[in-house]
Amino acid sequence: MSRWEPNARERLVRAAVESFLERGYDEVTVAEITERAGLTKRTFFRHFADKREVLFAGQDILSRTFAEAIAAAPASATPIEAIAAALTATEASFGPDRREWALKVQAVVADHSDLRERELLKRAKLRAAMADALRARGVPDPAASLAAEIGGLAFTTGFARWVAPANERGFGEVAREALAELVEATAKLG
Amino acid sequence: MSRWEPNARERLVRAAVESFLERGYDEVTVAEITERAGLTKRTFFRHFADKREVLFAGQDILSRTFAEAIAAAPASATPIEAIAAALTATEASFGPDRREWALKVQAVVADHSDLRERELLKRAKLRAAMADALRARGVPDPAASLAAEIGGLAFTTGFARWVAPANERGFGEVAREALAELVEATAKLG
DNA sequence: CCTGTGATGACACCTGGTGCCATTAACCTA
DNA sequence: TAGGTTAATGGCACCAGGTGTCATCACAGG
Repeated sequence: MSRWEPNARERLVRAAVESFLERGYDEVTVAEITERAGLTKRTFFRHFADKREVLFAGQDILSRTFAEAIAAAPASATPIEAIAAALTATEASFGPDRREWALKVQAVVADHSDLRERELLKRAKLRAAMADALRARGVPDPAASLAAEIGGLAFTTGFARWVAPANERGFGEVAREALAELVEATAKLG
Repeated sequence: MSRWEPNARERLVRAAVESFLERGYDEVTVAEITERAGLTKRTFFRHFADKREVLFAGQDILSRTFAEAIAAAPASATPIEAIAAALTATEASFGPDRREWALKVQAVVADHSDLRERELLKRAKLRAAMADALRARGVPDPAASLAAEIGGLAFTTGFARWVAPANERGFGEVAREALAELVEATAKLG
């Protein structure tokens, strides 16, 4: 137990997203977020490197999940199969309970260019993690990089479909579906 | 003719890159750059949206070149062939004279995370431009997105090889080579 | 009881970035 | 030639993000 209110980080995230939804990302100052969370500006920047990061908490865990799942795939699995396994492994991070929250965060990110830029960085790190994990399996370049790009595209497409209003299916399902479509499209390029 | 020293924008870019090379990106303030260029801070931000942008001048032209070349490719060209044509079209923007300058800029960008993040944004815009141009040709998704990803990877790889110390070949050549390798690797994924 | 440790508060400070208005030289028009 | 317009710049005040530094406080362990 600690002497302060616990979960400072989580309180900051919630306070931030709620404030952003109410008044827009750059109408809200860090000082206002911390006031709402019962903390101070200095503490905010101890938990997050900058104002944008508060909207991307947990992305590192996602990258690790991907990398571990790719490493754990059977030795006989092709690069695409390893990526499919990784998409399945992230199912746990995208339960139905998280969908509403993801929608809120996505709404904030979508209408501010600084945040979209940061999102690109996170996606790039995800692709890099995939490519590294594939290379560790013995997949040579450029196949590893290429597979990681396809995996990133499948993830992005899958995520978009998962948070889409009408969707009822799980993330793993839609993401694997997107991956399959990409693999099929591969044949029509050349 | 204008009443002030001409080429303000170019002077700012040169002053910025030289300063960054000498003392590092975040040891140099915008005020110092503008002083070196004989201008003021306020003018800097009229030419560039933020401090990072000064290192990415001309990226929009590159995206347009790509889009136009893809649009101008013969109707019979496959998506990959259209992208190969676009890589060839950018040859003019990457003459031997530009290589030394590109090396300097790349050196600055490479060792600062904010700048690498901005570079990702530029690459993403390039991919988006390619995907849009392909869709305008009637290439359906996800093939258009996939081809754009491959094109982006070919561009990145080609650029890296072009600026590499030992390289003597032109950008178009190494980029098309990278593209060919990617297409070949496509077969080994599934 | 004492000391170390980790998370926070408090405060000063710098710089990136913007809004607003003044200035200046060229250009246009009468 | 005089006067108004326009485009690029200068000057300045101001805000907010981000950092360095030191103080504080509660708990753990000896």
